[in-house]
Amino acid sequence: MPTDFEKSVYEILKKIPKGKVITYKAIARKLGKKSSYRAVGNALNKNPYGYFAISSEAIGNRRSSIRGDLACHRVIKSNGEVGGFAHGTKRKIKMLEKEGIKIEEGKVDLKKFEFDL
DNA sequence: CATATGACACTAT
DNA sequence: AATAGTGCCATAT
Repeated sequence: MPTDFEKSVYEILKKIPKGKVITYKAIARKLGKKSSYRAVGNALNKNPYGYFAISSEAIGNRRSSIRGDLACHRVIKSNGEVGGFAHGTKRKIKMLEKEGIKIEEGKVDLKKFEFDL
């Protein structure tokens, strides 16, 4: 069972559009808990949705047993590095690139790809 | 209640 | 630029 904190994290994640990313720190800030960025990562790591549940558009895809539309792979570190991923960082990178997000020197240009602010 | 853990962030080297 | 140490916070045990 997801805790309230975890659910609040997932709710914010639903708002991130394809082609954009958000940082763990920004999510924490949006929750009004600017220092909980680390806990945000924990919540995502335990997320009950599969990594393939990348977006609403993926619903219907034969490979996905969609249970939601959380784009967990769109959450990266505040310094632009991709960060971790429960199903492999390599996979996370591929998914991001597939959405048009460029990763150079292992980093994403937040100026260009960060959603909101 | 006390410790340990980790998809992080910052600062100081 | 790269590394190491410190701080943080929700959960698990």
